[in-house]
Amino acid sequence: MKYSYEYPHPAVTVDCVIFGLDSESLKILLIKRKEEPFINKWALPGGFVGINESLEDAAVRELQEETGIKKSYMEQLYTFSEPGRDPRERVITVAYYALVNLEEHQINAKTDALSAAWFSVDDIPKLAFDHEMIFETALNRLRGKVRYQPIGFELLPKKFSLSQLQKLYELILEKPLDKRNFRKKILNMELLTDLDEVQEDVNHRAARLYSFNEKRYRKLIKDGFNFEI
Amino acid sequence: MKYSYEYPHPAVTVDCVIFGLDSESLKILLIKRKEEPFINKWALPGGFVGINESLEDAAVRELQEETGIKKSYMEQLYTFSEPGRDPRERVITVAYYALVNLEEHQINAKTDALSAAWFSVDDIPKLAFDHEMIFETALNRLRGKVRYQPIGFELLPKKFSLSQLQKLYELILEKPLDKRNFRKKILNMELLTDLDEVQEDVNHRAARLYSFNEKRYRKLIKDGFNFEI
DNA sequence: CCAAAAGTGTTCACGGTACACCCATGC
DNA sequence: GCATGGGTGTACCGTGAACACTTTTGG
Repeated sequence: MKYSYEYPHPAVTVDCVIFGLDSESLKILLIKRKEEPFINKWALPGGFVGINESLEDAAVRELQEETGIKKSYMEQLYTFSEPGRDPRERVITVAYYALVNLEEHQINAKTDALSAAWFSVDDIPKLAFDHEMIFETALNRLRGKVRYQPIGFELLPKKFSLSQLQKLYELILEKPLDKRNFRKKILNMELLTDLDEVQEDVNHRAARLYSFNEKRYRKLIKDGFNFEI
Repeated sequence: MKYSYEYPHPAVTVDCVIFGLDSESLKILLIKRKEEPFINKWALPGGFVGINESLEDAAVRELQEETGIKKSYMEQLYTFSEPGRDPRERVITVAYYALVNLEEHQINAKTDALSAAWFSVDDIPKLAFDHEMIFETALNRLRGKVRYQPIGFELLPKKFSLSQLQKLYELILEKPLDKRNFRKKILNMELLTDLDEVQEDVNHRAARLYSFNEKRYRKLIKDGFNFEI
C-alpha cells in the first residue's frame, strides 16, 4: 500500500468494444476472464490506466495487447461510473470503441483461442460487470455515427467492392438497401477512388474495387459537404 | 494521508459547461478561481467526485451548488485525461454540459456576482487548466446535436414564440434562417402545442406561444420520425 | 401614423425512392 | 448452360430553398 492520498481516489480503467466485420455479421471481440471477480465470464478487453498514461494511450495499448492490432479507428465512447459496478473497489471506466478490419488482421489472439473470441452482435453472451451496458452503448453509437460519418470504411479492407460496402451498412443498420440507389448515392459523393482493379478468386463475375479517398473527403467537408447514408 | 492503494490512483473530477441563452447570445457560466493553481482565472464550475457518488450525481450537485438550478438537461460530454493537465497531481476530469433557461432561473450566484458570470460563447476569456478545450468540445457537441435532437427547447422558457425558437437556432448555428421555411418545417413536425396564448408586455404585435410536446415527440420517434433542423 | 415584429404561399430544383433486367465469370 | 453475384436507368414525389408583402399592436 505505497500510494496514499488525503481523500479517497477511485481506480480508473479503460474498456474497449472492438468491432469487426465479416461476410456474415458485425462482431465484437470478447475475452474470457481468468481471475475473480467474474472468473470464466466473457468480458470486454480492458485494464487499468497507468498513472502517467492518457486514456487514449491506455486504450490503444489494450487493443494492441489483446489483438495485436496497432493502428485502427478508435474513439472515446462514454465513462461509466456507477458505484458498485465493480465489487472490489470503486472503479470508474472510460469506454472506447474501435473498428478493425477482420480480413486483413487475422487477429492473433496472443491470448489463446479459448480465451478470446469474436461474437456476433446479435448473439452476445452474459458479460462481466456492466459490460453489457457498455456494449449496447457502443452499438448504438456505431449505428448512429455510421450514417453521417464515413467511418464504416474502417471495417473493410483498403480495397473493397460496392457490394461489400452495401453489405456493411445493411448489417450495421439492420435494414436492406436498394442496390441501384445505394450505388448512385455513394458514387455521386465522389468519395471513392475507382482503382481500375477487380476481385480475384471469386467464382462469379468479379467486382470493381474502390478505396476511400480520405483527402478528398476532408476537402469536401471544408466546402460544407455532409456525408449521409 | 489516510487513503492508501497498492497502485497509484488518479483523482477524478467533473467539470460542467453550462449553456444559457438570452436575446443577444449563447452564453456559458464561468467562475473565478479563489485558489491556486490558476488563482483569479476564470474556469468551468466543477469539483471532485465523491467516492460513493456517480459522475452524474456529482455533475448535478456541482450545477446545484454553483447556480442553484436543480433540474435541467444535462449530458456527459467527454473525459479529459492528458497527464499534466493539472499541475498538482494526475487528475482525470469527466466533462458534462447542461442547458439551462436563463430567463426563468435568474441564476442566484450563491457565489457572489464577482466570482461567477455569464460570458458569450464568442467572447470567452483565457481559462484555467485545459478548460478552453473542454468548452470548445461542448460547443461543437451542442452545435452538432441541436440539429438532430430537440434539445434546444431546454434553453427556452416553457412557453415560447416561433421567433424565439428561430433566434435560438440562428445563434447556435451561427447562420440566418428563412422565417417562412423555418415555421413551415417546425409546425409540420407537429411537435409543438399551440397554447392559444400570446406574449404580454411587448410593444409590438404579440406572438403566439407554443410549448414543446415531449410526449408527442416520443411517440413520433417510435414511428421512425427523425427530428432535423 | 410610425416603428417593430408577427404572420403568411407559391414556385422551382434536387434528391430520395421504387422498381427489373442483362452481364460476366467459373465450374 | 447454369448458378452466382455484378452492374445499370428512368419516372415520380416530396422536401428544401428562394423570395416580399400585409397585419397587429403599442407608443
